[in-house]
Amino acid sequence: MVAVICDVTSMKKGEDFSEWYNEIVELAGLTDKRYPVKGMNVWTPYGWRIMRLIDGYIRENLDSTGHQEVCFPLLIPESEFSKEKDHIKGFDSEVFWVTHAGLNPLDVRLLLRPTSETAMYPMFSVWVRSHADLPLKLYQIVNVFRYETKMTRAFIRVREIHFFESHTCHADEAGAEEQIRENLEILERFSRHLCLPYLLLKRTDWDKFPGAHYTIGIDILLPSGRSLQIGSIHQYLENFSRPYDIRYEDEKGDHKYVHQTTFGMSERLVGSIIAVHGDDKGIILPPDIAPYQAVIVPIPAKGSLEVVNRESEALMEELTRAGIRAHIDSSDLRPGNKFYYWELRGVPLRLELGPRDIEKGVVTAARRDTSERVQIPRDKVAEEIPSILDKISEQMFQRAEQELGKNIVEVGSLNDLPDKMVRLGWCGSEECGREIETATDRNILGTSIEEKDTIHGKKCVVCGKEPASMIYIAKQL
RNA sequence: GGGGUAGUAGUCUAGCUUGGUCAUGAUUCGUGGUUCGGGACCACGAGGUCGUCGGUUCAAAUCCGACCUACCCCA
Repeated sequence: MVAVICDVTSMKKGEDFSEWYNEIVELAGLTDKRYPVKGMNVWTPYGWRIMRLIDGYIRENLDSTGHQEVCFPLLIPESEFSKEKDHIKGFDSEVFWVTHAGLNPLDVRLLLRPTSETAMYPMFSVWVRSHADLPLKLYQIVNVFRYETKMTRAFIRVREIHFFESHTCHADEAGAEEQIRENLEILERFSRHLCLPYLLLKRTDWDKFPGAHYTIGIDILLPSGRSLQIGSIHQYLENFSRPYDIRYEDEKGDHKYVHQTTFGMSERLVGSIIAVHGDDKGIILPPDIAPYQAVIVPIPAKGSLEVVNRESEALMEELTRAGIRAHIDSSDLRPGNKFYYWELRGVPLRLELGPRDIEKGVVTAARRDTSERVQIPRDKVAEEIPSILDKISEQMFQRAEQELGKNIVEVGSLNDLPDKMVRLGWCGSEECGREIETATDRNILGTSIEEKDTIHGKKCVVCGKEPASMIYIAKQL
């Protein structure tokens, strides 16, 4: 693929986030939106590489906690899909149907999975026989299909969604609850690699996943002040195991329904990283998921062409040996042009190597996140660069965390709400909840499960009663 | 769900009002050369089903209709 030269000065993240985002996903080489089906974009090599690195951390975290990867078929028969009433009600307006095979209509229509409960659970019913089969902890990384009617947006609202979903079965509710705690630990570790701080908010009953007993939403905040759900964790209890007949025989010989959980996150993670970390120059990639962690830009000059090339190759080799994903940009462009190009694509560290560096025995390193430039002694490169990458990762996370904190405010009434996420008291009744949503034109995201928000001395913003909890509301993207 | 605007080379764009002549320019791409510490320059060359399908007409990028796609506004 050829280099994209572009006028980066036109992109102002602060002025028009939406426009900036649309432009940058393509300019940075993450996706091609020209595919002629609405909401279905092409993952271009650079973007797909990022997604695969993210998937790698998912696999690492799930494998190491006793999950096993599977891959279920894409098509689900209508008869299986319709077994859980709430679930089908929640999804049937947005599924794609396969109604024909060749020229003939199908007797039983097939649907493209919008999520895989109804594909997996008929098999779980066969696989789970005894308490020795539990817990059953499976996951898959696949694409799911949802017919979005609203305006689509790369990575954030698409009709073909790349995501992972873990599905677990347990002997009882306590086992399922334990799984949810483990999921939260996995999420915590995982988010560090992505430098992506998040909120855990337990959804209201009327906003939970179709078929779930409860849902924990994993939300982030976009620069526009809107919230974005990047994943969710669900407690199903026996809501699916009953209709799908997933039972086991316990030690006493009794037959019991399993308790189930799911945990899923999608390609919205890519969108979130772009949105949270990007700037007017382009995207900024967390080192752990950057296809290239360092890019070497040789600065040739008349007479020193060969030395510079030789030194660049040597540096490249050394970095690779040190376990760093490095790349030499030996294209025919001038150095300044390469700087802009790699900044657009978010490479965490740029290493400049020219006659002056070679003479002094150094490499000039420029950080993408802070624009800071330092000289690293040539013989210390292999030990210093990994620690600089670690520092970048750490600081990217911290900056994002501070930004998130600054954009959550507590209020005592519904008047003059700022364009931020808002925390307020709520008595817990659906009536007051709906009133809050209507009056503010925002969604209730739920109650925080992380911190113990103090409710002492607070009131429900609608009815004035003692609040049952503090809730978070925002305009949802 | 309701309404609106747009679609011309890989990208951006002129032309459309008032149908007809070589579809404009920049960028990009290719070749050769001079260059290279923040977007180089010169020379030559390449690139188009004017979104798709249909209609009106002697004649359609231009007028009409439907569809597709993108974007905007409202619920």
